[in-house]
Amino acid sequence: MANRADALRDALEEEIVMGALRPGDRLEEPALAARFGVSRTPIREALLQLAGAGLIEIGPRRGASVAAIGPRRLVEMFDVMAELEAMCASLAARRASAEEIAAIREAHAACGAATRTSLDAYYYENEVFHERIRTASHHGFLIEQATALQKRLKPYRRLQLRVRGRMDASWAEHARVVDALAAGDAEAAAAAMRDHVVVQGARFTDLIVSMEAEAAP
Amino acid sequence: MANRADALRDALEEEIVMGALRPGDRLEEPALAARFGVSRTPIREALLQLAGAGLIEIGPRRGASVAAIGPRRLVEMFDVMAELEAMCASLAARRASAEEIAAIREAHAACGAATRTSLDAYYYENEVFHERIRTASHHGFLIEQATALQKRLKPYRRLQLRVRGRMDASWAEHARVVDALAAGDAEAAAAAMRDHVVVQGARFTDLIVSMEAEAAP
DNA sequence: CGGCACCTTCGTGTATACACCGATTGACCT
DNA sequence: AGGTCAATCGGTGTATACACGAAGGTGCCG
Repeated sequence: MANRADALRDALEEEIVMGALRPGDRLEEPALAARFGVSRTPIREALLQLAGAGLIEIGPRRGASVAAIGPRRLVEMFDVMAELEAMCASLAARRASAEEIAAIREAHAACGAATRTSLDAYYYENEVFHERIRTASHHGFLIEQATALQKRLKPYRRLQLRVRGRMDASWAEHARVVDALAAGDAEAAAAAMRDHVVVQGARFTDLIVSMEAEAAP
Repeated sequence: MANRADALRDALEEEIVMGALRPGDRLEEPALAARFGVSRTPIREALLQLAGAGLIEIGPRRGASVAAIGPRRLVEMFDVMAELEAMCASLAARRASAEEIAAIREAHAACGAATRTSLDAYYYENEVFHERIRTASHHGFLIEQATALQKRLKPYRRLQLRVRGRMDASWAEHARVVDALAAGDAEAAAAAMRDHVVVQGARFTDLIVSMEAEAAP
């Protein structure tokens, strides 16, 4: 739609997703307008779009602030994400072409290499891995929904990886998904992906601790 | 957020969902502003929110129009809806209280009565039935997502019921869901709900025909 | 008579101005 | 001195004004 409003939306989205703007931060229209050198109007439109995507929250007469997600809600969001990604995996197991399987294998290998590099490297390669599986589902609407939800969860996924050993565990879980996809086993692929994404058991506690550690300073 | 913009959003949403505004209809800001007796500003905000919810589409320099969903995309949306509702049913099978099960049974009975009344009556009672199952899932975020998607599909669900015999078939499918819920069988509940919502086989063709019949005049 | 070009008009995109509401701060009263 | 009330200020919500671009209609030319 609007040229400027769209650009602003993308810019703000980037800042939120990448963590430059942290959950709870207030977004005041005059300040943003001055910062980007535009009037308040396109700022407001950008904010409304971000609110529609769930990245920020707008209260009546209280302005906008980056969506702050409580622990319970966060776990619920990962629940739904797990189901959507499981659906992607299930479809991909049946629909993926040989090239797509190869691309997924490649991304998996890159993840493996990244486990010996840095957390940030793994974070990035992990994104690629998941995205390729989603693409291989050949399900346009599902891809849209999963991608949208993934954006909202992006800041928190990085958090999850900080737990010691989580990166290696994550890579091992990926391996199970890859095997199931290669075997064309939709059920197994879905189950492996669901288990990989969902936050339960010990990982629930880990997440809570990470969130509190993040919120402290 | 905005008092007026919010009210306008609800009003327009109502008109879209209820079919007063049909897919493809253009929404011109000056016309809407005149009709509601407000300026263009809150109209624009309402439109942006509706676009965020996926109910309308906004093109660059082309204004807004009610989202026109093609057959393929529509089927995909029902696919995802089926998965979300299946998840609701699965959770409800494990979490629903005795009162909630009773409420679902009651809604099911109301649906049965409505099959002998009218299509519109069944349509309404069907909504109640599904909503109560969603509520019984006790999963806030899932409920939100499912409800949002259901709004987008509302106009087309009514379409589906027009197929001869679909109403009775739908009620029979509901019965399977209710039985599984009452038995606390999460797997069976999910499967029954998924089969109920998804559009496949003969129902795919039925939907296409209904859409073409609707688009003709 | 038909096609093309130009002009007019309408609609969107952005900026600016104004009104209302809430919050915060200072002063006054107890 | 502490609490409360009021006033001011900052920020959102709405309206209006203006500019750009697109689409459609009309007139002219082939």
